[in-house]
Amino acid sequence: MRTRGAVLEFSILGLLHDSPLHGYELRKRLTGVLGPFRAISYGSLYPALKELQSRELIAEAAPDPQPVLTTRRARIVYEISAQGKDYFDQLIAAPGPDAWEDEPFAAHLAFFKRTPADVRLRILEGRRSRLEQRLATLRESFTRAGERMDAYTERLQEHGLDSVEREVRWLDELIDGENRP
Amino acid sequence: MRTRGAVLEFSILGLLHDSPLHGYELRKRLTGVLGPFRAISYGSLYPALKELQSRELIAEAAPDPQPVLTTRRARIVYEISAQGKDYFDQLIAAPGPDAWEDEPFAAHLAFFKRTPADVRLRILEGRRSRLEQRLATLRESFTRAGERMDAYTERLQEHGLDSVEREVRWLDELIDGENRP
DNA sequence: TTCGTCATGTAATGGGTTACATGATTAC
DNA sequence: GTAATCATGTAACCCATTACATGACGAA
Repeated sequence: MRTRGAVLEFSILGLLHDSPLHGYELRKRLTGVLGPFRAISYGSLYPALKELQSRELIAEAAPDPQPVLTTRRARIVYEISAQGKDYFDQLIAAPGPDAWEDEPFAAHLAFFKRTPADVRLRILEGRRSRLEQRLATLRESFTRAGERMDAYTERLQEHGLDSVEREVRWLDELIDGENRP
Repeated sequence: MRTRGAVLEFSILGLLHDSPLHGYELRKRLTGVLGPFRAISYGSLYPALKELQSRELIAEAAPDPQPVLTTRRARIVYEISAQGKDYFDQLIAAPGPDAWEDEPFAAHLAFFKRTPADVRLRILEGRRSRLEQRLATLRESFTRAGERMDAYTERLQEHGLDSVEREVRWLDELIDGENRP
């Protein structure tokens, strides 16, 4: 039980880096980071928080001294620790080899403002070549299986190709923006 | 251990409905059905075949009487059974409530040629309203969190919105094609 | 008084991947 | 002879979800 959801951990640390939060609120913010279609469940979130705490990367914040006059159920507010900050800065500066995949990429992008400029560019270009690779695969399967492909499958593949091409163009704009600020 | 990967099963049955195949070849075709980014692993495929066999929805085909002159390692060719065909026809005619999700939708589309016209339309329109729902969520999160969104996140959300809008238009074309053949 | 939302948590389950094991055949 | 591809399979693990349990508060 070494690593528990690398992307999830990364995102939690990134959000707590900004401000202390309790689980319920954290979940809403995570939805913003990971995209609205990949809302994390509490069954994932709370255990993840427990584990980060046990590794002393986050800690329970001191309970509010003057309770905001009947807060609902006792909330557990977590804040990032010094080690946690170090660890996050380390992660953000040295993206893993999977940083080009869909979800890790989205998570990295969410914290781009705090990412060193050179790393930003490396991530964007890594993502770009990942997409080029997909395009190659798609185009190949297009020509290879072109004979026995029915009309519906063909439309689907066309649309897939189109989407990836558009993402490449979108990336190019971002890369362009990095190169001349 | 009742159901083992509904989408995977559905796709296997659909492919074997066309012609008997062995696992290795099946995997390649599955990549075509589920999309090139979601290649199934053998660790999923072979157990799934075993289970379909145990439920007598597929069966090992009789070994080639005149072996094609040194076929490689003994291949196990599976063919769909009568029950298997019935089951598949049932699945294809009564799509589940998750048929609008990304992967089930792709799988259904792959076998659209053999899907009754009214069911085709229902699936396409179900998918469409699923996407509209996503658009609503996206637009809402756009306006709600608009203040504290940095430039990078904003670009990402814009691109996401754009992609979904394009898929809706693509679907509209398909629906249009269904309505006047 | 009942419903919606806030709030935290656990156990069971699901649906896959990775790594490993095995081995034949073809192309260089 | 050695690398790539064909071919099948298992065990260990991973990362998440669902369903459940618990409970308080505000609004209709």
